[in-house]
Amino acid sequence: MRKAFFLTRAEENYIKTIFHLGGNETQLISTNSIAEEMETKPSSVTDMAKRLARKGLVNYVRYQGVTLTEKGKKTALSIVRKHRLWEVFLVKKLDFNWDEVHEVAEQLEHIKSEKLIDKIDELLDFPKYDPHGDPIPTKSGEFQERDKQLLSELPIMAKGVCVGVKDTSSSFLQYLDKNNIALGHSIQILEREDFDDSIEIAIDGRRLHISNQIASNLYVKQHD
Amino acid sequence: MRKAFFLTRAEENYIKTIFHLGGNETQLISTNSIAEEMETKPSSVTDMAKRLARKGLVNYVRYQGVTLTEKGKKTALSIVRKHRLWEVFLVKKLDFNWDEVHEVAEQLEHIKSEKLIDKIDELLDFPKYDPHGDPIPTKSGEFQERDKQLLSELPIMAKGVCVGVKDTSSSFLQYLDKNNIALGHSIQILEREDFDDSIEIAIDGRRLHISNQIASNLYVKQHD
DNA sequence: TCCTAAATTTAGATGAATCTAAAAATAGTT
DNA sequence: AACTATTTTTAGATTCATCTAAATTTAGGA
Ligand SMILES: [Mn+2]
Ligand SMILES: [Mn+2]
Ligand SMILES: [Mn+2]
Ligand SMILES: [Mn+2]
Repeated sequence: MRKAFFLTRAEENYIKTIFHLGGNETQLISTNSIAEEMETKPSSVTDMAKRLARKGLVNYVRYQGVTLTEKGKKTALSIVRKHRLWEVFLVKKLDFNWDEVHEVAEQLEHIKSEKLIDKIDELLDFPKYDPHGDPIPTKSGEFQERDKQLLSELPIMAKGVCVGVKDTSSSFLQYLDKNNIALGHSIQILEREDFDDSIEIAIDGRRLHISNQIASNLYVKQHD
Repeated sequence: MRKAFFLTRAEENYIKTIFHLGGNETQLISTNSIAEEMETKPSSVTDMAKRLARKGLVNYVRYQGVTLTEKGKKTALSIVRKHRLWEVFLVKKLDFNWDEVHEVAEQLEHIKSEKLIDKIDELLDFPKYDPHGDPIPTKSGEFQERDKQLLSELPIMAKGVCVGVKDTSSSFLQYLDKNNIALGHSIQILEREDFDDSIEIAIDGRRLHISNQIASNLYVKQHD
């Protein structure tokens, strides 16, 4: 019998990063891009790429980059699932604000207990999205990106419901809080300023003027 | 300004073990006893003892052993607090049985977020004891052992309420479940067999015969 | 095709956490 | 006081995860 399969915390973090960079597709993810994303050095990434390849989690082509294997994808989805479920737990059950959950979820996602995460899922009534609007993979690994677009790309007078954020930094989320913009709110674009692409929107019966930088970090789903 | 104080998982586990072995008292705890408790080698303990001493968490006397410093005690209490609160959480909120919480709590106790554990405490309504009857230190570090004694040491005909377990192994806890013995139940000793120190008890209106091995792993608080 | 800049890997070092084997210290016993 | 068994420490090795500096490969012009 072969030794029980387990991953270190570092290995899990690499797998997750490769997944977020698109390593679940066909394209190879470069060591440099992984290093940048993880704030580490390319030489460290090379090292880890070899280790992950040896464990059968990535396909590694020297000087080219890596992609996730099927096993790697499954692993990535499981970690993403845990991360997002914990974020929901923190917000719904412990009254954390959506701008303070990420750091803690980064730790909690590495807790090894299938029963634990399934019970958390149940306690939360099997949520489909995390506090930032990102989809939560199911236990069996199904995962579907929501159909959405950036508010900045919505045509004039079109309406959409706010479904997610691209930037999840504290400062951005706090800006949204301060201006009473939250997921689920309906937004209509009233005018667009040619000079700086800032827009005037109607939200909650209020009118609000927001910069392009804000609008290009808010996801909406268009409706009529 | 000095570098932010943080402990690795291994360091936290050593501190906790030294605490459980009585290192909060005056007596020195030997490297051997720590190694045995942690299922590691004495030479590894020596190494760690030096590191912990350098960080000001233990007093280390070569060839003699270690005790916890004030800082070490505070750290130990904080870890024990987290461990026991998580155990309560798993039992009360996620329907874990009391025999399956320890392993998971061993992981959860290392999550670094003061807010998280305070919110869990609040969610549980500030419990005083964990599922095995062990006291939970307060946020400020107050900690008091409950006044209790082993069932095996209770005199004949005396009554006591079951308040804790000494052995927390799955097999022991499952034995108690099977025989419907749980914390809070009242127990009276009816007779004691001289030959093997087994005892006949009354619990819940039932009569039950239990071995000395069982009786010397159950804590009761005597009452009249 | 050749050259060069950028990306990537290799080589060698470090610290944490562990181990084994050997040396040293301690404690109990004649 | 000397011997010996036990405990403890030291020395040296290993694995993981990281780094820096140097070497190598790739890719995009000229
Ligand atoms: Mn997050
Ligand atoms: Mn999120
Ligand atoms: Mn426990
Ligand atoms: Mn316990």
